[in-house]
Amino acid sequence: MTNSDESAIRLGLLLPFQIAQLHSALNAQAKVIISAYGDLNLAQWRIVRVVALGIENTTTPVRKATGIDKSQFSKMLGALEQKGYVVLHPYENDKRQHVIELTDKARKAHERLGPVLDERQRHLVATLTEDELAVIYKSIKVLANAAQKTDFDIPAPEQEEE
Amino acid sequence: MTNSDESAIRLGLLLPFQIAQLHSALNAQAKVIISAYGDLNLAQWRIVRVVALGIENTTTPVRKATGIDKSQFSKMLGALEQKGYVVLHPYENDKRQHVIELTDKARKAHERLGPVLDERQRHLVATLTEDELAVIYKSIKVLANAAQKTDFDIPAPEQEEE
DNA sequence: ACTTGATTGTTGACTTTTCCACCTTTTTGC
DNA sequence: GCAAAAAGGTGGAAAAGTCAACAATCAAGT
Repeated sequence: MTNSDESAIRLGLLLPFQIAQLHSALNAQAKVIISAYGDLNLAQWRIVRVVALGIENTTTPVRKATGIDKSQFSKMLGALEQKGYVVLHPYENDKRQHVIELTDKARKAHERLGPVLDERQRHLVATLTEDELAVIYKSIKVLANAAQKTDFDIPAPEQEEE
Repeated sequence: MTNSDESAIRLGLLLPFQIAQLHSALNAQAKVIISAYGDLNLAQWRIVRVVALGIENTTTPVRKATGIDKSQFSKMLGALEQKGYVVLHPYENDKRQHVIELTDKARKAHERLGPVLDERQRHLVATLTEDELAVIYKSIKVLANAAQKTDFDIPAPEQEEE
């Protein structure tokens, strides 16, 4: 961080890197908080939260809302069931899916943890203004979109197409 | 994304989540680009880059500049050495550390990949204004800092100290 | 109704990442 | 100087994530 000749370029270069760092820090923070409350990991907690908030309660929508890979989602859901956090019922409208029902255990966990995470969120955004937050949300969208492109002009040493 | 009653809260709640998603997208993008050029992964590339740019060349500073966990750093460095990208020399000032020297192979890889990643960066920030970028950088710093706090008021159910 | 193609979820192998306990070197306090 | 403490590095184990194949289900067109 000492020598900074081409600061503009360097800053540009560091954007994904800084986001990675930020993500890592946020992740670690969430992990500490969540694991202090029980035996759920991040992914499992997200599933519980989405259902507890009444956003979704069937597998595919929950999976998409949480952004978890379907393979891992299946495993996490299995773990949640085994630990007694959820009960899975058949879903009549689509028999491939399941309806996820939270148990008391899950609801209690959510009631305890929810407020703590809410406070964490408040703490996170506390020093940002609404305008800044708006910029951030917009930028995240834009960047996520720009991150889709993978075919930059590649001199292609020995690369073949798929 | 459909039902959005308490949008403000929900948005606040989703910040770490959205950052996680963005990070995931950026990561995937970088992975595709980098792996199209050779056998380096992200972490390894970052090490090479930091050294190639002349920012640092001893282990601990490089590790901190790249933000890689020390355990993984050790393994990545070992891999780099084995693949012939770096040569490790003893560091006289502190014999726990090493001096990292790049080989021609690493320098060539950096010369080829650098420009492509530069273009990627330009592509990423292309749709953002300078003001927005400034807000982003500032916010990342602020958020990363806020992410350090892990001791939120925890009612501590049946948690014991270790 | 039947068939084809697309979704969804599950599973198991595999890779990658993260965590942790240990060892060496360096630094600090006496 | 020497012992204790701190920091760096290493390697193994565990967790998380990825990938590909498969079975069940649904949607659509014939």
